[in-house]
Amino acid sequence: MAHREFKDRLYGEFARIGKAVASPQRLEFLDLLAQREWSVEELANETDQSIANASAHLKVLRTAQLVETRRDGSYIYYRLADQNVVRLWQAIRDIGQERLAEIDRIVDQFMAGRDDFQPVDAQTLLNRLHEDDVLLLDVRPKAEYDQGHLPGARSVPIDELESHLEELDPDREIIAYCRGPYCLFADEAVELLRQRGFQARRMADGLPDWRMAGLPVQREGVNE
Amino acid sequence: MAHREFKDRLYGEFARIGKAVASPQRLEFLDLLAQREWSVEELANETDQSIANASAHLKVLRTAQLVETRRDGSYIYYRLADQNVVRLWQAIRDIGQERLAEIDRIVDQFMAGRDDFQPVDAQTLLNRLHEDDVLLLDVRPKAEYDQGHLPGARSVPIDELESHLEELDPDREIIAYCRGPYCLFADEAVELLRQRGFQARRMADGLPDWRMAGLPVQREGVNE
DNA sequence: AGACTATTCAAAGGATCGTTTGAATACTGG
DNA sequence: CCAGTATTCAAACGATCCTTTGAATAGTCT
Repeated sequence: MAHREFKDRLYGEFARIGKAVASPQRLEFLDLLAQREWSVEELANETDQSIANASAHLKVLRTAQLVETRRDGSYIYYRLADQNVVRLWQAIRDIGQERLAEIDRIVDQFMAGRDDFQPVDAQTLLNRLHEDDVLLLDVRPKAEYDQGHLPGARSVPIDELESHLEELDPDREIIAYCRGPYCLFADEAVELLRQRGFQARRMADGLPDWRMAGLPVQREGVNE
Repeated sequence: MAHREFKDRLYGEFARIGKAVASPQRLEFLDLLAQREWSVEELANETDQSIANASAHLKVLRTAQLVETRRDGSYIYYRLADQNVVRLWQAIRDIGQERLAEIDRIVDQFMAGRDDFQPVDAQTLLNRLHEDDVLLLDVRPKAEYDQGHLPGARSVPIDELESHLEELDPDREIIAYCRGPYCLFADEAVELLRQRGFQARRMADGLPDWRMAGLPVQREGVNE
């Protein structure tokens, strides 16, 4: 085969990106980084690993150019380098969801009764946003809401949901969303809300998917 | 962090897909499998590796459910399991192209003068297909053409191009395409054609990208 | 059924990766 | 300039991955 050196070097470079997504820890980072920027320490805490180890994984992601950094005060914040990285993570997620039976089993075990939550897809939801009968709840931590959220969504982090129940209009259907299709916050929110007599469902995906679909994202009152 | 077991198992599963794309050899396989189905032996020959080794890599791809097999006679043919696998490969390719400086360098070295070939993108080409002033040349091996090609394209494998030059209309602009943006066949075709006085350019991407864009693909005279 | 052959398996080596530990670095903020 | 701290580095270990080799398997075809 001619041009072998060209191909070896070329595919070798692309494989650096493949290697970057070849670890559970790094994929979890990407999922989190799709929500907002995080410091090394925050990521280490959120994912239960040592700071040195988190730093090593981040280095791999940075070498493959999937993430970028900026310094603010004494913290270094990591963010995705590109919306294409979300595309990459979505492609992996979609293949896994569609083809890996083991993922079904895990979801059945830990997101029991998920189908009862009648997940709403983004497009359907967009159409209903103009009607005024639906209340959108962003149940992610506040820091993620602040970096961008669905238009008109209200931030009620899952931990604070119980103490804000009386502020919610019981006549409007509530749709909760969080980080993505495998984020448990929305499931927990729907479960709690239904127990207390609300009509509630979850959105199928999360904010990054909404954004990738080209739908409008709100941030500090300004539309993107 | 609660739900750690859920996340570990879930991201662990997704990482199997990541691991599958973490090797240059397997990425090259995916690029080839996006063109047509191949037997183990064909893939091993095309990529200059031993059959046992190719078989081992294919096993990884199959375990991650990126490829499927069928038997025909005494050969086992591997094919992509899903169009989503092309999406995955495209996402990796796009990130690499946009962000890895080393890839630029490799392309400059081995695809010298590429920009002179004035690559045409798919959408532009689609519009010109209806006019009759352009001749589309599929310079991939015949077997790949047979599994699907651009509407109206003529198959002239790069090895046979020289001996078919006199059959080509010198008054029509020729657009050559092959496997993808990093496939050298189209570059070689354009170079040869221009030397012989033809007006020639290459298409920027390959057939799989054309198909993924939702554009029509022809196969054995039937449109897809 | 038996010869043939494409593919897979098993074992073994060398290389690479993941994690931990403790120290070094680099920047901040006063 | 100095103290403090978030982050990175270096070394070392075990685990995993890649490749080769030779044998085993599982089908086909006569």
